[in-house]
Amino acid sequence: MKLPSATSAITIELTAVLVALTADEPQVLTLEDGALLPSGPFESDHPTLQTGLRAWVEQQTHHPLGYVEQLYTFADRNRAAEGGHGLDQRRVVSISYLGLTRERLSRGPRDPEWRNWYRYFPWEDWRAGTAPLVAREILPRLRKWSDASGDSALKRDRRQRIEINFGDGKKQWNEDLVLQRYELLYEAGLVPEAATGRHQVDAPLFGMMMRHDHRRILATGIARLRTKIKYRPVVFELMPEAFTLLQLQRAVEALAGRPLHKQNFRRLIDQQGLVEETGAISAHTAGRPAKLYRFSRQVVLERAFGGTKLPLSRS
Amino acid sequence: MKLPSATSAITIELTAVLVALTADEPQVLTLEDGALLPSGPFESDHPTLQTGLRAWVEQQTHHPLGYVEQLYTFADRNRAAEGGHGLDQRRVVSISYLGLTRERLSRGPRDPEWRNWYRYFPWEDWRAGTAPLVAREILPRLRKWSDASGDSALKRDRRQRIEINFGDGKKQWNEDLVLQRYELLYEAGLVPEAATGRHQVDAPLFGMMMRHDHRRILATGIARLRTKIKYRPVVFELMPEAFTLLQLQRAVEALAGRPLHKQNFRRLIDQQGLVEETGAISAHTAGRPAKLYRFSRQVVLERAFGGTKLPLSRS
DNA sequence: CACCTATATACTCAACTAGAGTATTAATTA
DNA sequence: TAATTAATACTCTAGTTGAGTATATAGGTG
Repeated sequence: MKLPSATSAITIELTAVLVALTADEPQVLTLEDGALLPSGPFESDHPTLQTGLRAWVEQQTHHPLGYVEQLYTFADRNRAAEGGHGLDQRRVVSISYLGLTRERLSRGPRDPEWRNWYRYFPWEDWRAGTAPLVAREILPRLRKWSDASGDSALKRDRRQRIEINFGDGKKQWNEDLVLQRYELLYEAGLVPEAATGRHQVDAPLFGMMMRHDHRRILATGIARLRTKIKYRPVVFELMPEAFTLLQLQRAVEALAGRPLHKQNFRRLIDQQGLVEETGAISAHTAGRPAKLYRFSRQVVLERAFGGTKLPLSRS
Repeated sequence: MKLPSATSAITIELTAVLVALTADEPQVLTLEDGALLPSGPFESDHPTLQTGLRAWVEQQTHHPLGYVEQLYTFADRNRAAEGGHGLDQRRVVSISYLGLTRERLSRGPRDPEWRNWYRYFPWEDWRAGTAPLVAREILPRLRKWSDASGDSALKRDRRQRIEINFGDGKKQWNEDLVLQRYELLYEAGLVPEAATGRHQVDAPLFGMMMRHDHRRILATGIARLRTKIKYRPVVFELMPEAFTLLQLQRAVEALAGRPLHKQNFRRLIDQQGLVEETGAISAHTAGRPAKLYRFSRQVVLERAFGGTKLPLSRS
């Protein structure tokens, strides 16, 4: 180990939000009992940041990386520094990435472990209708928080943010605001920024915590993916080679956290010509067997518009 | 000057795409005769990257920074390194930002200088209808380039990219694809990655060049801004305190590079309740005087949906 | 076998949106 | 006064979106 030079050295850290789908559930790859996202230093012998990230996620998790997209870069003093090295002058610049893959780690329950992302953000899952957590637990506390602010301008501002983010009143729920909702809950004191020890990772009511700011990075990744599926056909990065249209719908629903209208979803899919029949038919457990489809690559390598909008459903 | 230690040191460089509007034209702040964007190192005594950027843009350009948004981070070997220090092992991580401001530098023509961004990307201005440069100069060359590729799969792929990005055939023009178009022109050899000397900055036909990868960063900034105005009311960051609706329309047109339908633009604006009358009326040069409006801040501090979509017009 | 269940698939419908166009009004300037 | 420039008020039509109804096709169960 070498000591950093007298002038404060800068370290680059790469963090990955690695997403896969298993049994219609969105999974994210974690380390150390779900407390960390895979991350590590950028070695300067790599030609680009992405190759650095790939090399290293694969080495650490034995997991091939498919689609990769950059999320955000920050170097805030008070965010990364939490480990307790009070006098350490090293400056950390943290660059985060979103990665999609169809692979699944076939290991024991130990370290690199896939976790359902709704365990970290239980209020984000509206597939079964209004998440009861929001109405019963979150909204009352947020209202108390906004009412407790003395300044009346501040109070109105808080009320407005609550309404926009959590759909107070009869407003819509916007599934894209994952990060804003997390930040609002943090400001309101319902959710801590980071788990400080190994033992504080579980927080049943408002979701699992993570160390450092990894939970915030995860929120950023989910938000990015949810906006992306609306204009780029990225879902296919997460699907197996052949799939039924219902499977595809369940996949989009899992990511968006909302139920979709089945018939309209199908209309949309074939309007856009994103898929083609394989000829085969699904061997199913129950009900009428469905045709199998595959992603028709030549049509959509870099489709400009349209992607996969969301045919929402009220229910 | 200190030599870097034996282990290769990493430098963080911050680059800003600073945008303003003057006389209905989009302007970007440049240095050294338009060859560079303002940029400089991140000093590790700054608490965050943004404060680093602000401090330093203001010190270098005497210009206050308003709205700021991060663009992209990269550390590619072959991109930043162009200066010729062949053996220099310093690794540069470059973080770019988009900044909006209504201020205008009141100086002589010397160094920090606002330039119309369409001087760098002349093919991006479609306000007066189809840009003749595209039909007459660019498309023929791109077609020659795609036809010259031997492989037929490659040929089809190139044709498809040309069609999507530049609207070959009768397809639509998508104003958001600024970066993809620039990259396509670069691949086709119509545009160089960087100006290598002071004298190669001018390239009348396909726009002015910049040194390093600053022109690519500028493209990224324009693209981001063009997508952003569709769902967030960021135009107002660029407007004076009071303005007429036509001025507002011209501003959006300048950014998007397309003509808008006047009546529909107005319909959209007041549907969304983004502005309110000031009571005053414009002192005009010609024609019927228009009411003056201001951005109604309390309504839209963090509006979730809707922003300002673009009521396009064919003509 | 009749019947039930679960899914696939085909259509229809109404409300809303987006792009376009026409007509009218209100000021300034030649 | 006429010409000009721009603001403002409506209407129209095609397409999109969320929703609902109806029918088809499989496996399983009494």
